[in-house]
Amino acid sequence: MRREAPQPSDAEWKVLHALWNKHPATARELLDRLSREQWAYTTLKTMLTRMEEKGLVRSGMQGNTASYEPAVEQHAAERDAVRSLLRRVFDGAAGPLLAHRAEQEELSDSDRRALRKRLSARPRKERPSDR
Amino acid sequence: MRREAPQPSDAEWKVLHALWNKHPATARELLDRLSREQWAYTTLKTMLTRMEEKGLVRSGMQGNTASYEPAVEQHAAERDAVRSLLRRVFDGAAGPLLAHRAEQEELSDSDRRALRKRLSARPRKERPSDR
DNA sequence: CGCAATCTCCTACAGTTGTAGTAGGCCGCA
DNA sequence: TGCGGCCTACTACAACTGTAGGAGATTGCG
Repeated sequence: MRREAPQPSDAEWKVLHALWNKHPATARELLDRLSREQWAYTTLKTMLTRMEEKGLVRSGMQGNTASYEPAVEQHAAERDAVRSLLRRVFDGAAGPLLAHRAEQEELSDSDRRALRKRLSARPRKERPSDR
Repeated sequence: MRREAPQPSDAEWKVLHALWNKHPATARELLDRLSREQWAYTTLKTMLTRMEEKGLVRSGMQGNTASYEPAVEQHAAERDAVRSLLRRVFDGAAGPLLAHRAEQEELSDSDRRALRKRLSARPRKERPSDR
């Protein structure tokens, strides 16, 4: 399975979200979608360049303008991020993390329902291709 | 309520874990506990100094040797870390994170049981002091 | 007492991240 | 055909991180 791209930084996550949302997209378009960030155009371009070097996005020239698209799948990136948190903060134990969430107020009723359902479905433990 | 200390870096989490485990502790003791990291003594000292500046640990001189103890509560630090992940990766939605975990193999049966229990107990809790 | 082992404090340095400016190329319109 | 705009490429720079070496103070041991 593909070597995972390095963890995106904070700002990179924002760009990725904007890209996953709709792609391909030009830097200008992304800048709009990310207008709340108040980034200079060149700031975004710099990030896109670095992200491409890291393998987080891909780009192609359309005339004299580059258009970008994500090079990592959202679900996979999220999974990696959660794993990495788990490792660094909880030393890999999933239980505590869930407890943290479950004990907070952030869960909606539907979240609860969905989760409950998932928990009952005995998970076929398989992810041999991982790591 | 207290201004939260900044997010610990990767290496800082390791130090914190070692400290939470047992404290106060000297740099030398910590170095032992963290022997798997293969850090030079001064490396650890540098980190401890920076961590103290950031308010992650506190220190006091014991003769000519500093002894350290955590300045942040473990549970709170974990909570902040999870929140921060939630914000950056899932834009604050708790559901997806839980789903990620629940769909993976990392949960033990007891984790599942515990979680299920928590879910049923509608938590009407309060955390008014939180931001 | 004198030395080796320890400590602390300060300095260094490369890589990453956030942020952005400048220079020079291209393109459509007056 | 020249100009205003927009685009790309390159450069800059400070803060934070990971890592560690050197100088000088201390101290227990022989």
